[in-house]
Amino acid sequence: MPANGEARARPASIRDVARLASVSHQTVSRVLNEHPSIRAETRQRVLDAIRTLDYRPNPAARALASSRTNLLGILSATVGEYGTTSAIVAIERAARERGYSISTLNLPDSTPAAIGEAVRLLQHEQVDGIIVLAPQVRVYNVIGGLGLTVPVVSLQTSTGGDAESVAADQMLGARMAVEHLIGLGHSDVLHIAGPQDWIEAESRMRGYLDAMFEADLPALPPIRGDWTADFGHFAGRELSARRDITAVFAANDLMAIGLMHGFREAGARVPDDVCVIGFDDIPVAAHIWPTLSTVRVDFAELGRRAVTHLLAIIDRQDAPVFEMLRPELIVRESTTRRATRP
Amino acid sequence: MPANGEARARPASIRDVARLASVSHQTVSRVLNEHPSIRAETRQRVLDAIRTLDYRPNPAARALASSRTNLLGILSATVGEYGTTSAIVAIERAARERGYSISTLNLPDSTPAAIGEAVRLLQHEQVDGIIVLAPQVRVYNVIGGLGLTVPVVSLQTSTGGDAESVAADQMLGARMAVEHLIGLGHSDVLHIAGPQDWIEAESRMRGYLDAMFEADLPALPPIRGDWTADFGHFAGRELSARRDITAVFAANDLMAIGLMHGFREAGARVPDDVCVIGFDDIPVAAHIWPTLSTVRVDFAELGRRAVTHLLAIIDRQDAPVFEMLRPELIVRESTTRRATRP
DNA sequence: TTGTATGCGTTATCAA
DNA sequence: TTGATAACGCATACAA
Repeated sequence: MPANGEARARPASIRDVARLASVSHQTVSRVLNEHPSIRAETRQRVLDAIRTLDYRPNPAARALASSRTNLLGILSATVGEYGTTSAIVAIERAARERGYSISTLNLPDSTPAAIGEAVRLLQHEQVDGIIVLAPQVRVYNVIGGLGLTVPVVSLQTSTGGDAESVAADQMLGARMAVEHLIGLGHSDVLHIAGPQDWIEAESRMRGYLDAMFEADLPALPPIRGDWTADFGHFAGRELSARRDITAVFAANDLMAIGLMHGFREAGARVPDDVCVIGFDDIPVAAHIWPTLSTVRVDFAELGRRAVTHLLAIIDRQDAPVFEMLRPELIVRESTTRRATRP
Repeated sequence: MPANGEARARPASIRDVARLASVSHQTVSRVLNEHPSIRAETRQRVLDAIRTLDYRPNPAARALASSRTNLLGILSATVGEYGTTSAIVAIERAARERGYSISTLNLPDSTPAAIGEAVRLLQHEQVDGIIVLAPQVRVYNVIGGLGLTVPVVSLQTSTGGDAESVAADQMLGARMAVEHLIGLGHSDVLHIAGPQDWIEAESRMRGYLDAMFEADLPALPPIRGDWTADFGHFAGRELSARRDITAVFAANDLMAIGLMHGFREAGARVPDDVCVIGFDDIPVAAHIWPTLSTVRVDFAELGRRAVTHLLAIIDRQDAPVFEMLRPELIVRESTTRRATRP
């Protein structure tokens, strides 16, 4: 402890390394940045010096000189949602594995002013790229109108179209859910949708409409919810009076769970009187009663893809083209067979 | 658009501001850093120039010169847990409001090596301070043994003792839960605990033990779980055979929900045969069936306090002394009165 | 293959 | 109260 106590007064700089390796600091810089023309032996000497000094380049100095920060920004809304959280964790890990840090910024609200300010902040931090997890149409509109120079990749924008996004085929997922209900003999299927302006809400609703249309069944006007279990609860109580419905596809599990609560309170039995299917497969879905049939999307994989895509753009390589992630239907007892109509 | 199109080629620097205000860049720096000795009129001129140029100091340059980054690191484990997520969102907002950015780092595992490496990474990013949300004893042991120079504040360490932590009184919360059961006439209360090494698990278990002791009731040996609903499910099936238990206090809601699932499968009715109470008040708790009595902790407030505390340390001011946050008991139908023993 | 000189945008030190 | 001038640690020409 008394020995080399001075060594940790100030972290080693590139010049310390250079001195120890008997080269110029420039050569050290070359080794650091994997410059091709450097003699193997020199390189090794430098590497040894780096190791003995436990040298790590100062990111601030590097950023200042190169105007690259190795920093990725995450612009998010609605953290706390199961999918978003899973994606963020995965993004962080994937980024760190590739030598990037993460700066998170959660939108206080989705007004254009707040969105603009958020992007400005991230840009001001000189992030090398931004991953957007704020699946509202207006967010993308605002960002698109900002004329940004930093690369932006988004999760879950409109299915297809935009090249700079990775997505799961939520429309397909919704279709799978509704077709499952139809296959069980249901013809009167209602949809509790997510709020307007939400891309995922639109995709899932679209899937519902398509499935009904193709089965030649009348699509009921969807009810707009707000993703919360509280809304589902409210809707369930209201809907229990309507005897024309035998099944409901809720746009997410929370609303589905609230819905079942509302039905229960009103005396409607699930799944005997009405079947419910959700979306997301949140961790409790398998354990509540009635257990909840739902659609699972691998948000973590989506996050990893976003990182891969973004780094490719940053490094000006060809970004890999990902197919849309395929959701998985999870069938549990909340949906049961029913006699088809006469 | 053609006018001053060149202005956005490169962000304005401190020298641009100086030129426009007809002062030296040094004077601008003084204004920026609220140096006392500066003439009001000069100051105003500089401020105007800053505004017209939309100047923002370059954080990398600032960090390089001052070795302060205005960056806070969040070292976390178990993101995805409801409490952790709430806290992180609140921390981020509070930090941004005070001009700090957030760098998140989620531990891949809690081996000493991983913890050390994580702290090293954060330190290397030159964070001005670290907030730790990884409530395992060993994490704090490792960090404590690292001899860090950066200020560290942690959420939920051992109740009391450590000055550099903010905490909720989870022991009290657990007591409230168990005392509620006892007050309902239960004398055979089992505890499903969290995993060993988890501070929160210990606090909640301690609360259980204390409550039972003070009520002069025999404490049953707690069962160690892993926080997951799956474990609760497993435990419920096993326990349903034991007819000596009339109530269970689960260390978190997920295990409680899984537990009810297991009981249900085994034919034990909740709350008629056995009462269940949880901890956390996750969003679905109010909507599942049977609804879940539980204990609510304001993790967001805890996060805000951590930021306040950490910034005080960084600025070398007196850190405010927070009392432990008081949890709130949420009573729902999963717990009901029971005839007291003869 | 290696080294020298210069600049990145700030803060800090010293004079005036 | 202000202004030169020198760091801060690195990358990037350019030269050798």
